[in-house]
Amino acid sequence: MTRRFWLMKSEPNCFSFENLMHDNPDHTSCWDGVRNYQARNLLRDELHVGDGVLFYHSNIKEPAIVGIARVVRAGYPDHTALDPRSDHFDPRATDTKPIWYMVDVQGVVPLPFPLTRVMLSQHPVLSKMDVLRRGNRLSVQAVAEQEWLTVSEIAGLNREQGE
DNA sequence: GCCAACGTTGGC
DNA sequence: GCCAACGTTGGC
Repeated sequence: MTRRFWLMKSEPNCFSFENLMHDNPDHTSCWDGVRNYQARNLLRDELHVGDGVLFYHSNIKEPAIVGIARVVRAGYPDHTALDPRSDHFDPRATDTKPIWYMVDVQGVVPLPFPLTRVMLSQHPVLSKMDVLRRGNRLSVQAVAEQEWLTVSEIAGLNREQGE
């Protein structure tokens, strides 16, 4: 299986890259609460251990890619859908038909500076990224290898961090 | 199956 | 705060 690359959006007021790096053992957290079928399908079927993740902060003054992460556990049922006390509870979900899935993500390294939407949109390669498309609300989206490499380069990541 | 109404996302 | 874009719901 070739390695693939993804961008995952999060509202930093809710869960930031800093939260991932500092509030979790081994910088690793489950990515729960996704309640969109298209994103669910990606989480369940397409994200694999070792895939690269661009961590994007949305819904703030300067939305930006702020860090690098990786998938450390492939899709498995999102148990928060079964928990009536959870904000993400879904009464339709059951043990045998969980409906919703999540992955585990591990923070690798913050970017040396936030790669803002403005910077992305001004870049010859990155201006084509899905995340810039007007009206795109998908919280998990594919990133082209060339885009990944370009971000790595801009961020000055070494080989180990980029991998 | 159509589609209007509604709620949410998220940039600006 | 505004509002466009989108996904979901539910009446018919």
